[in-house]
Amino acid sequence: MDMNAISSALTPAKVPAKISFKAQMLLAREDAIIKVVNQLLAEKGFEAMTVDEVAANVGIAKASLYKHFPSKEDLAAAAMVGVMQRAQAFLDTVAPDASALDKLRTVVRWTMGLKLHGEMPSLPSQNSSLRTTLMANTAYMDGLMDVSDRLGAWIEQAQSDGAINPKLPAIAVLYTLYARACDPVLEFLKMGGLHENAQIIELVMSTCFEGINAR
Amino acid sequence: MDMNAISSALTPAKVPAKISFKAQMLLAREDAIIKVVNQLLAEKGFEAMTVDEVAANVGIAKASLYKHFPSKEDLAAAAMVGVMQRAQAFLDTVAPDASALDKLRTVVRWTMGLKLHGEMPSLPSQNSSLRTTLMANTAYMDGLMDVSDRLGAWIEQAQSDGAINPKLPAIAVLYTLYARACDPVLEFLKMGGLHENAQIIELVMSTCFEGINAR
DNA sequence: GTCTATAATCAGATAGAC
DNA sequence: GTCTATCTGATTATAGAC
Repeated sequence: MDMNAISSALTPAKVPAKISFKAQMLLAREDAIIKVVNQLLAEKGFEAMTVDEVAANVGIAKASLYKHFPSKEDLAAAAMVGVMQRAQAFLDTVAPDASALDKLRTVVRWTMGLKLHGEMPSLPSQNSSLRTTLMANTAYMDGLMDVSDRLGAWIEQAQSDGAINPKLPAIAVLYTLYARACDPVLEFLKMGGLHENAQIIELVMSTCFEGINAR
Repeated sequence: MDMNAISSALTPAKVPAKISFKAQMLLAREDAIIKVVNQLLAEKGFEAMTVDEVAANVGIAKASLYKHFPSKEDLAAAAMVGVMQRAQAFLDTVAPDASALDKLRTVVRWTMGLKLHGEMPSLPSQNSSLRTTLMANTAYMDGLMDVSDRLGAWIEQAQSDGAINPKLPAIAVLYTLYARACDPVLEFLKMGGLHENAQIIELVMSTCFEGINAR
């Protein structure tokens, strides 16, 4: 089957058709892989997820998987890059006219929604092999830094607005917000079955921003 | 070496010396095992901890370990029983005249201190084999329920005192407090190296009770 | 690039002597 | 109960044909 002839007929001549078409197939396949990895990471975590499982869910052989990603760690890293890209895209959509505090609230709500919908990968916070791979992944690190910079700017703005406690170091606030994306309270409340997802999110939003003390 | 003769000479006759002595040795050995398990669980988590490691750190053969505990899960469960016992003992020492809110604050501070000192086992919140073992362990479950009941009573008291937000379900408050014992914010701030343990604890105490909003 | 089949390794658990 | 030596199974990773 001459894919080159087909794609040549459909593609402007100045774009190298063959390469573009194959690259598209490659990326589509890799997107499918990452989607499965993302879901399994959210469901079971890094260690419990097996490469056999990933291959089976994608519907390809394990050896083929290793042609795309050289290790299990790289699979997880690719999923995290995807999450960072989604986060960056979401930050772009946050209403620019809202207050800094509202922007932050919007983002935290979004991350908790992802978590409750099983789309937030949960990595062990202290796996050294995975950490090494992640820190060596420039796409991930660049994304993380970009997200952190933008959130950090909003945090400082909210502090000078008098909306966020200025006595808290901005970095502590940032970590506190990040931690909502993997907060076990979300799963526990969900397991309890007494609350809808939307209620759970508002409860944790309240404890996060207003605290548990009465006001 | 006739341990029986030695212990007979040192022990009142009406107490079955041989059994008592052997039982003491057994318990002492098991305490040593649990201590190592506790430390490794705090350091690396359940999945990263290996039974070989436990045996090596205790200084006994792995087969001997399995004479005391039938599985890796039971090792972790024993460590958690120990934590529950420590928690119960600590609850007994909390000043009974303090306000319910102050009691809760004291307990949360204590758990975060344990975590920062590497004495708080960190279990994956969703490992099914471990969960099953834990839920089947009556010593653990009884301890957990006792602790939860006592904290729950303080939470409700604090709410009727007007100290804790009465709109929050008590169970959500309980989970929120429990979650401080495994809060990744603690490790991240510690890794940053900018704050002392005591400062880190007060920061997280503040975000937990007062929230990140300005007051 | 995809597959089947297989290596290589590691970790939980056990056998059997003492 | 403790040890050495071993089993068993699961899992990451690769070889080699197509």
